[in-house]
Amino acid sequence: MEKIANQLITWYKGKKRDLPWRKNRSPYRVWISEIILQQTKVQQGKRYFNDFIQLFPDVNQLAMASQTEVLKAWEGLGYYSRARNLHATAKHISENLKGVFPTEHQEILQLKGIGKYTAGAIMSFAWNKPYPAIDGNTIRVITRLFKIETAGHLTSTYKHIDSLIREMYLYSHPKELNEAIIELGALVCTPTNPQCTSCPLHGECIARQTGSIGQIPKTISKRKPKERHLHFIIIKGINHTIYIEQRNKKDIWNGLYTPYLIEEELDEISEKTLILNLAKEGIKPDTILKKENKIHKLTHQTLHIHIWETKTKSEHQNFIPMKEVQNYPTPKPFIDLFKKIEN
DNA sequence: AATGCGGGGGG
DNA sequence: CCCCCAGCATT
Repeated sequence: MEKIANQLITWYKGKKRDLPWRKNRSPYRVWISEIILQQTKVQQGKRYFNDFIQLFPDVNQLAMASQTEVLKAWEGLGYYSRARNLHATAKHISENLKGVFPTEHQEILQLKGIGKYTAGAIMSFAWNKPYPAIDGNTIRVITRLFKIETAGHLTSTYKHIDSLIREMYLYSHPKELNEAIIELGALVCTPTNPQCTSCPLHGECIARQTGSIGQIPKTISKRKPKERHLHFIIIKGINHTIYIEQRNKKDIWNGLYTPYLIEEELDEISEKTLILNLAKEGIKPDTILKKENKIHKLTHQTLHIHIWETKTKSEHQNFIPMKEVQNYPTPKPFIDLFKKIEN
């Protein structure tokens, strides 16, 4: 264990990347970066981190922002509950904790949007406290190193990894060790084509010695995505306005804004159906034109998106000035469309 | 323990 | 096309 820890740390000091969130390890910066990086690659996360910190430099400024502003900063990044929870936690800290980020592991774990991984990351990265930060990288590195053949997502595997890492804290700083393991997983011990020849743990890795790198960690197969058919109607109202609605169900894109939506089981929808639906909102459309079809793939869903366009003289509270549409956070398929509408 | 939640990049 | 990523909340 001592040898492994030493080799990891030495490697890390020489090869670690110069990433923006590593410059100043304040709890706020660690927190924001870790939430952004959940299920997100570093390359993509960088842009969002810098913009986000610029927009909301500290927890109080984040707390004072509106949910729409926070979601706008998150637009295009996905998993929007991360942004909603981030905002809720900022408000909680600002209003109930005098703006001071909690220091106890148990307190941190109770904050919305923070689970075991992120709590461990904050404890170790910000304060060098001995709590493992077990993410996909850590699971991959440790299961290969010790040839752990149980599936990576199991609780028993998690506990096994946790205890092995805690042993290494006897010989290293938790902050550096946690960072080193994750960095190794990202740069060397990658899911496919790991660079074993340049790995600092080349001599210790049991999976490599037994030629089983490819089978570890064990993963589970996933189900095929559900097909959905979404018909969106861009409705332009009087005085350069446009209809938008906020998604508020337990479904994808919760909190974001889209054009008027009708969901059907079928790929095709009749103009009559469109008119009948609009009538329910008291909207009487002019001619409805078909604009564009596209497929948008999510992990668990394949979305068949149909975009229509129409005008109306009817009034409705959901009409906003076209010039303001750029202020509203919208799902990826509509980002470009919203940008064009202002012109 | 299983499921749902986005979007992107690489092989 | 398939993989899976610095995971979490809910059930």
